[in-house]
Amino acid sequence: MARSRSEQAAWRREQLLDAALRVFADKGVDGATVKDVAQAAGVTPGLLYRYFDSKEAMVETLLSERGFLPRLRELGELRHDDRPATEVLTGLLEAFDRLLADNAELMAVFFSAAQARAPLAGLVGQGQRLIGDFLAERVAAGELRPHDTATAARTLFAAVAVNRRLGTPIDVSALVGLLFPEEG
Amino acid sequence: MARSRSEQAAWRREQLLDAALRVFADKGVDGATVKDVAQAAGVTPGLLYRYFDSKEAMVETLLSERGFLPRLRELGELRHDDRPATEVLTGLLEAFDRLLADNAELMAVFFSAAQARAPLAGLVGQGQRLIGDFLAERVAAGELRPHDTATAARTLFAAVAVNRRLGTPIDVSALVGLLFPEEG
Amino acid sequence: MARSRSEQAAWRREQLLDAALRVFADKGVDGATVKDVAQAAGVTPGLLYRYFDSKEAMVETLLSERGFLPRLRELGELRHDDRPATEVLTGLLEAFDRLLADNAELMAVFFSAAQARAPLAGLVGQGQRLIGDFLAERVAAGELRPHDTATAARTLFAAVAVNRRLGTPIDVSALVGLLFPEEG
Amino acid sequence: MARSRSEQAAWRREQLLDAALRVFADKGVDGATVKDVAQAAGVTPGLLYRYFDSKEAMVETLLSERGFLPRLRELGELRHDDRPATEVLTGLLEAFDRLLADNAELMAVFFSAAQARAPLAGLVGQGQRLIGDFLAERVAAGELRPHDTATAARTLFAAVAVNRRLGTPIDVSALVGLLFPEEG
DNA sequence: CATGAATGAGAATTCATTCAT
DNA sequence: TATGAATGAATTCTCATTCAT
Repeated sequence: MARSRSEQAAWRREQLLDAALRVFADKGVDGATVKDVAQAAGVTPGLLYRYFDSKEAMVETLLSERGFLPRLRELGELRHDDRPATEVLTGLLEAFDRLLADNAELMAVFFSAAQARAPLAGLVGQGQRLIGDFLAERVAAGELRPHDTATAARTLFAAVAVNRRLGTPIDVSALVGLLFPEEG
Repeated sequence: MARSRSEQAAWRREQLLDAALRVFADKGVDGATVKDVAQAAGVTPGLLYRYFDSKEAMVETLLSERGFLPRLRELGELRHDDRPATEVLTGLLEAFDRLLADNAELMAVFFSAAQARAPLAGLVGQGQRLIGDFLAERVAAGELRPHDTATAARTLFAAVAVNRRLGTPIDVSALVGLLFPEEG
Repeated sequence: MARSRSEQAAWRREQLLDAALRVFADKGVDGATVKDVAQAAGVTPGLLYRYFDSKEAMVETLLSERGFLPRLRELGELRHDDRPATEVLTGLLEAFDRLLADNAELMAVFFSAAQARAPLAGLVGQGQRLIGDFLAERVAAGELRPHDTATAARTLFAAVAVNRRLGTPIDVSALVGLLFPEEG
Repeated sequence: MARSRSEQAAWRREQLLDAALRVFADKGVDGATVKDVAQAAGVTPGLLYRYFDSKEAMVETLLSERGFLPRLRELGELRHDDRPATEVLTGLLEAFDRLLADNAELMAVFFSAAQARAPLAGLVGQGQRLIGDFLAERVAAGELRPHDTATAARTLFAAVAVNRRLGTPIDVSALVGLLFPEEG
């Protein structure tokens, strides 16, 4: 059952990224040492440099390859639906909440790495736009009452994100019911 | 205009904390060096150790002496009012938003320092409780429609905080109008 | 002629201890810097920390691994003999003198390191006991005149040790002849 | 009862030397900081530099001004006596032992300071000569049996010094009785 | 592929010393 | 005289990175 050369290499690369993600999330990028990552992966520090150019390159790789912007975009494509707006919205927010939960460690890296600020803002912007567009659509369709859809999107998104980050996840149905009581 | 010895010492201490706050917010606690702080303060690194035992002690001092929990609590005491609920709520949230804006750098330290997680959670909890209590009061008084006041508080608080943190402050009136359209 | 990895590591460790012993003996433990030791060993200071946890750990290692108490104890076992007492005594003291000569640098460390005081006292006590027991034995056997064997042991031991330490080694035969003129 | 200017200065100088002696003996010259000395004297570090040029100068001053070579020399002058040799010898050694006891701290400095080696050797040499001369005199006078007076002097001196230094002072009468049993 | 010895740059911290007050 | 703020040079120690094996 020997892995082929390139399979082995790919596997090792992922294993190192896994370890890095865990360690960076735990100690912060600056607080973690290359040795910490190597130990977490069960290898020696030198090996990391066969797979990555530098510690910083590891962070960048994590941010680009493990970023969940792609999965966030996928969510956006599922929104055209004939189900009631509040139902779709609840589904969207729940999926988003799950996405954050699944990527808690990556979020921690986003928050700790100085260079990670920009991607984070991009992520949030993307999420807000997604939800904002959906709300505007359904307002236009007369299904939702007219309201400040941009502010609503930012609010919904923030409520889910902050509480997930703080380890106190919010009840999404209650949240949607709060903003759109009539439609519940 | 010579400062007395003890005045000078107190002034220098504050100056060093100012510099530390700026630098830590900019580079993260781990990313910033003692030399960075000293340079920002225009002194040599050794001097920091006349005023603080260690770099870590500087962080702790910032968190305890410059924390804004006290100011947050003051806000809570202003809430009993005969003005309409939405007006009071808007005022509260705006004051809170301003508080965060005034302490943007400290917030950054809160987010970067590992040891700062707990205080941050406390801060958020405090803010949510403050707003939740107010909403419950006004619902009980029949002024606001019955709703999930805890979720509402978490939502309002999160919306203000996240957007301030991301540098995209939210329009508080619009936010309040979103949750309480009828009362506007 | 390449050394294997682990051979090289063991060799390097000893080499570093050698260098440390020389440097500590020369400048005193507090007076010597880690850089001094590294330079004496022809390596960079960082390397020392692959082999020892701290400068203090180096001193402790020297004291425990290079201590000559074991060799002193061996001497004690050689004393049961059918040769004349003064001959055996001379042999013992000469062996002891050689031991001190061989370990002059370690002695210097013993004298300079604060934490080394206790082991030093132990060493001296051990040597005095060794000689005292031997003298008592031979007095009991009627070979040596009755005398204060404990004081004699302390005296002989001190005479050898002090003069070796001061770089003016004493003539052991003359020393023994001084205390036991009749038996010569 | 105010002290005059120069009296005050002289007093302070001595006080600082006292403190330095205590601290250096305790922690070793290298291990003690100027701040340590200042604290022990109840003043601030800056003041030391009004009285001494440097930390090293303090050590040198201690060694030269507080050295007990002068008192040792005085002992030498008391030796011409018409009392029996062993009695005089016992008196001399006891005086010497007391001298060492009185100057235990200075001895510690002698042993710890690198630069202090030479004075120490001088001190020992002086003591040995003193006793050696006395012994030779009394041998010449036919009072003591002919023997290796130089070795005897070194032995007597070493026995007293080492045991005093180790905190296990020797019984001087027993010591003299050991070398000159017939004369006791 | 994998190791771990070795380096060099720099981190936090200490401390003798100076100097304005 | 005495203080203590301030400095600058070291000191101990860490760590990302390289490289021979």
